[in-house]
Amino acid sequence: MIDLAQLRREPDEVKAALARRGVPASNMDAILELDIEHRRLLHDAEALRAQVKDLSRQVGEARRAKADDVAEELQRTSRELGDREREASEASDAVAEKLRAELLMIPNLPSPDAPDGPDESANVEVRRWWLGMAEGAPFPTYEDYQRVAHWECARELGILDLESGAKLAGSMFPLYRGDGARLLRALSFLALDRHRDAYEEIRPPSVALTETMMSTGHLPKSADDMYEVPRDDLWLIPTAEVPLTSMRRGEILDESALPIRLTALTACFRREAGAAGRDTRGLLRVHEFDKVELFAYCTPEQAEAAHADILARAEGLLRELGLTYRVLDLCAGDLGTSSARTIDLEVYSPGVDKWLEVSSVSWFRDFQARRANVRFRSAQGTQFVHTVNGSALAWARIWAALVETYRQADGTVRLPDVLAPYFGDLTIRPRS
RNA sequence: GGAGGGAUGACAGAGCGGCCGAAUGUACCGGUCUUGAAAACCGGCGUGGGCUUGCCCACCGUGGGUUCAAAUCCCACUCCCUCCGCCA
Repeated sequence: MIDLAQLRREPDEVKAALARRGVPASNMDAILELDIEHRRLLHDAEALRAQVKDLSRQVGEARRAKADDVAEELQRTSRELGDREREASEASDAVAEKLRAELLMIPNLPSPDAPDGPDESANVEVRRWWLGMAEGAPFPTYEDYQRVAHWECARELGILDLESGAKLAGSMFPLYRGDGARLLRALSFLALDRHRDAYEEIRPPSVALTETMMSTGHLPKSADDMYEVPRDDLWLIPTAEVPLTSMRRGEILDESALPIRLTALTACFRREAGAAGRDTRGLLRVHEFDKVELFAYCTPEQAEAAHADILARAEGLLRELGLTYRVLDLCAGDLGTSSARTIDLEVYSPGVDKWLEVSSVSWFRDFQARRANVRFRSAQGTQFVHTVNGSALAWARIWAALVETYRQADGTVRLPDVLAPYFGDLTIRPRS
């Protein structure tokens, strides 16, 4: 949620920032009007309330002084005022609710550092990396046997069974078999071990309450993109960001405890509403995938370094896996609702000849913390924390890129050495 | 799923219709004393909102209700503890 006080204080700056992501200034004006209306009504209600309280005090005094007739009279007056107060409060509450609803629909202010642009076409490619680049090797060329889509070569090897997944849960719910399932597990273990030095491992619930989804900004805006369990007021988490951000909901943290850095391996569920038909084959876009998430609560001063650390760790894993990737700085128009700045990592997958998004490293400033009400105490008083997070990494697409990149001429897959401690024999052969 | 007990400030814990935004202790911050520290003593010490910046309003798990007046009474719900049932 954006800061209403900031909108009041510097409306033009806020409008200008939000215009960069296509939010019309009229939305802000509507909010400012509601705010003025709300404060007027609130003031009326509070003045009446103060009178009722004062009269009630006098009733108590009169009763103790045995002046019952005086008390009766005071009660009558107070009862009338009470009725008016109730009306005034209801009017004020109604406006407050409208105001909050409007405010919840407003996305975060983009960071001044985020590039300009209306949509993904304007994202800025910051750099590319490939194996051997530091030693002067050119951008890799790929052999014909690497130009086979993962859904084909994986089926040959018997490590991916999309038909069975579809039978169980519908299309876009993949089922991994044998070494395919083991590879997924190896990747998660590798990542969690790499982050152990600084990030506490969390295994959160895979579902979250509506209230929890609100605090991360996924509701009300992204309701159609999530799976819902209405009977129990639960939603399947689209990312571990949801439980991690809400873990300290409503708390005031000690400044000395920051940054609090957390990592979690969870399944992630996405309905991908409206995405049908677009790059949906194989593992390109699925309803459920495993992901290791990195997350930090920090002070505003720590945020930049925390963001950089998560990005470095995500990139570090890609390099260890020897996968070609590029780094994109998302333009203002392509930022997620809650984000002020996002760096995406995309892996090049030769079999499908596409760049696949495998990580999104975001800085939310205090946008999520304001909704989730996570603060810290400092010398300057109590203030909202900043949150940052990023995937390191999302495995379905990494899995696809690995299988395609490391496919050998004979159809087997020779995995990178870094996986040896987790996978053993690094060659995936057809099951006999 | 059934029965009982509970939820109050950073923590512990009192209050159980009006003088309660809330005793007391601990922790924390400032001061006195001290070479320094500890102890002792003194003072301070929740969060948010409104405006006429001195006051007002809200918050005692959550939501409703009763009342002139609710932390306190009533109802529903959530969570925690104990016991019973069921169950990886």
